[in-house]
Amino acid sequence: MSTSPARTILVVEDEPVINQAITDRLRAEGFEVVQAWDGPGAVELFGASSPDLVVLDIMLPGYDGHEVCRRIQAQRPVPVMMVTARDDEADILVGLGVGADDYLTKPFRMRELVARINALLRRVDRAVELAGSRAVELGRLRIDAGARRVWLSEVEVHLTATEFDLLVCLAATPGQVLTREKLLADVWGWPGASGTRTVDSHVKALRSKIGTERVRTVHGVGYALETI
Amino acid sequence: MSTSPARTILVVEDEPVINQAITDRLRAEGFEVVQAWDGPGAVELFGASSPDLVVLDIMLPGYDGHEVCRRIQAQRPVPVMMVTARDDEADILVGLGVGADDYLTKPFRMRELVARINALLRRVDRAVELAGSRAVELGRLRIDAGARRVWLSEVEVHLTATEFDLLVCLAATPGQVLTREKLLADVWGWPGASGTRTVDSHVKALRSKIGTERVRTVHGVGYALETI
DNA sequence: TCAACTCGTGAAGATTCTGTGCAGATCAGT
DNA sequence: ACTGATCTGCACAGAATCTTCACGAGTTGA
Repeated sequence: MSTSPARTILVVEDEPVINQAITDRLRAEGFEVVQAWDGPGAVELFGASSPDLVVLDIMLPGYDGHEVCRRIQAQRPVPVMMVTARDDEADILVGLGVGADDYLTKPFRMRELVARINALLRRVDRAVELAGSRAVELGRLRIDAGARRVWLSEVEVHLTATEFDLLVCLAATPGQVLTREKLLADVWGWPGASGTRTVDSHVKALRSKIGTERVRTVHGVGYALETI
Repeated sequence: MSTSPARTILVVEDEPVINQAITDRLRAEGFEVVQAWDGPGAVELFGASSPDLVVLDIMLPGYDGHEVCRRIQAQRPVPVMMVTARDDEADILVGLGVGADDYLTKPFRMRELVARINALLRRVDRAVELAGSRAVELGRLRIDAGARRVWLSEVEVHLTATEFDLLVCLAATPGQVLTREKLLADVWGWPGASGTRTVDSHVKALRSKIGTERVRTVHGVGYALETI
C-alpha cells in the first residue's frame, strides 16, 4: 500500500471548517482529496475526479446526502462513508439502503474517521479480489476450491493436497463436528478405517498453518472448523 | 462493453424487498432484468427470457435453489450466482463444489454483487473468446485462439500445436487447477489415460517459452495457469 | 483421586510425485 | 524417401508428502 498510487477521496460537507479539517487530515494521511460543498457540486466532482471513496454529510444544501448517494452510486459503485449530525436511526437506515457502506455520527474523532476509511478501502479491495475467483470466506479464512488456494487474512497459506482436502471437508459444514471415520472416508477414501493417527497428524499440520484455534477438537468425537 | 447489447439477468428471490433492490441496482448498471419469486416461476422464466446469468436465492417456495439450479442447468449451461442466507449450512458445499457457480452470503453489498456478476460474465466471455477467434489477455500473456498465436509482453512466442492446445485449455479457466487426467482428456483426447509423463513434458516445454512461473504446479493434483 | 481412554506431538521411514534428459516414433513438407 | 520438427514416454534423481509409531499430556467418568 505504501508504493501504490494515492487513493482519491471526495469530501462532501457544507460546513467549511469541518470540510477543511477532514481534508487536511486525510491529506496528512497521504490521500488525494477533492472537496465539494453541496449536492450538485458533489455529483459533478464525482464524475470529474473518480474518487476511490466518498465522505458524505447527510445535511446538504441543494439536495441531501441520500440523494447525492443515489446519484453517484448510479454513476459508478463507490464506497461511501456517511456522516450524520445525530445518530438518528432513520437517517442511518435510509443511508445504508441507498448504498452507504459505513456511517459516523458527529462529533467524531479524526482518528476514527481515518481508521474507518482505511477499513472500508480494504474491504472493497478484497471484494474486488474475491470477484475474480470462486472463493469462500470463513472468518479470516478464504478458500478458493478451484484454484486450491487458501488465504488467512489476505496472506496466502501453502497447504499440501491432503491438508487442503481436509480443510475443504471441514469447511463444507463449518462448526459441525466430523468424526475421524467420516474424514477418513471422505478425504482419504478409506470407508470403515479407524485406529490410526493419520487424521490427527494432518490436523496438526493444518493447525500449524491456519491457526490452532481454527480447528476445534471435540473429545471423543472428532474435529470441527471454527469460523474465526 | 458500452456498445454491446445489454445482458439479461434473471433474479430469483422470494423476498420482494430484496428482489426489487437487486433488480433496481442491476438495471442501474445497465442490465436487463427479469424477476422470479419462486422455483417454478424461475424455471419457466429462464426458458422464456434466455438470461445471460441467474442470481438465485437458496431458500425458495416451491422447490429450493439447488433444485432450480439443476433444472435450469439441464436446459442450458448458464452462470449462476447463488445467494445464501448464512454461511453455515451445507449450502457452502455448492460454492466449494464443482458447479459453475459463485455464491454470496447475506447480507451482501450491492457493489459486491455487481462486481461478482461482472466477473462471472467476464469469465464466460473469456471462454467464448477462447473458443472463437478474438484475442484474450491474461496478465502479460495474449492469446489469439483463432489465429493460434501467442504474445508475451508484445513479443510473439512460437508454440507448437500441442503446447498451444495445452495453453488454451489452461487459459479457459485461469487459476483453476486441472489434473493431468483432465488435460489428457481435453487436449489429447485420451479420456481415462494416466501414468504417463507426457503432460509434464509439454508443460516443461510451455514453461520454457512463457515463463516457468506462469504454470503453477499443484503437488498431487495438477497444473494451473497463473494470470501474471 | 485414579484408572481408562483420548489426544497431541515429534521423528523417521516409506511412499508418491515432479522435473528433466534423452531417444525412438511420428509427422509434415519437399 | 529424406529431413527437420514435434511428440511421446521411459528412467532416474531429488523433492515433497504421507503414514505410522511411541510416548507424554490431557480429559472423562466412577
